[in-house]
Amino acid sequence: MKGTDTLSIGELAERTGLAVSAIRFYETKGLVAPVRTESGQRRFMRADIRRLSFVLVAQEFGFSISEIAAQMEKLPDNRAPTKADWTRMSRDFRKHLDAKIEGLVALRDKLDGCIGCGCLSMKKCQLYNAGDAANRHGRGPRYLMGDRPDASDEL
Amino acid sequence: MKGTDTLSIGELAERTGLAVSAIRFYETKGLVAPVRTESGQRRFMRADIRRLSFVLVAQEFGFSISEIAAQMEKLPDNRAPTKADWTRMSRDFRKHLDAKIEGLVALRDKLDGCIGCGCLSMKKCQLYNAGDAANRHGRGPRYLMGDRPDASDEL
DNA sequence: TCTTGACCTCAACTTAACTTGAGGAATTAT
DNA sequence: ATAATTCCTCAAGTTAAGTTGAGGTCAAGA
Repeated sequence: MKGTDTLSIGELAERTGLAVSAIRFYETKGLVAPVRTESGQRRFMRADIRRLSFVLVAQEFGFSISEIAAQMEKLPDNRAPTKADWTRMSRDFRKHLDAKIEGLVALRDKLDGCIGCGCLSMKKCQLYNAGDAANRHGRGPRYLMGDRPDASDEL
Repeated sequence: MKGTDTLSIGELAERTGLAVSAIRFYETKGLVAPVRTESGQRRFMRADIRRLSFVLVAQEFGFSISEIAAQMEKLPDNRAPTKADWTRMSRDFRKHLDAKIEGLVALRDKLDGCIGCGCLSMKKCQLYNAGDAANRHGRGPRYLMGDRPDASDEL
């Protein structure tokens, strides 16, 4: 459908750089919710380009799809998000980014001060204590210290 | 073997907070290389606590196991790493950390300036252009734009 | 009109990073 | 000495995030 205000999945793929299969997959995860034509083809809003761009950026930051989905629930479902919608949502998201970045910077600095320190008493080594269960989330050994799959805490 | 200078896998697990199974798995990936007793049990050096702590921290930064393995190859294999070994290696690693952090900060700032901008012309939206194939590595759609599995570039 | 390219669904495969379990041997504790 | 732990290997299961392919429908250009 060239020249319409809606996009076919192929057009959306081209605009975002995503594979068509990835977009379908994202739909199953609730990241986009296209309408269907009579014949069952997906029609996307132009705003979905932005939604998917956001997904890509958030992934770059290491957020999982379910975390991103949780974040995006703050955008309206039925109408195209307005500038105000995006602003409110991104203000909230920015907190998570800041926290993530701060965590990484702190970790880098600990690494800096500690990794070359040669201390063999691991008791008080900052690096040794940096990888606490509290910090660790999203990567590393999955079922660590009672951190079981059902511990559902989105973001 | 309590009171020896080597550690059993269980002791190492306790010291690092890792599951025993995870340590065995890491061995298959070359992250640790324990020796064996006559009867076949693994014996770890105390320095392996540090190696594994490093692994945990690096994972926290979003590095994959093979990337970490590549990085750790700069440590000596047979003797326990000295302070100098760790320093040299971590100096090198720090470059990657800095790059990663800078990338995230830049992305956050773009997000900041862009996500609420309301521009519908995606052509020149910074956010839209931020998720380029160049930036994207490690997460997101895997086989994107010729970024095929055989493109072996460690770290 | 007809055919070629875009779409559709659904099931199965892939990779990373581990975990779980079965079946058995070696240590440690009582 | 015997029971309870810990350890071993190897195969198979798990989750996330997609990809691939088969079999079939729909639409847009020559």
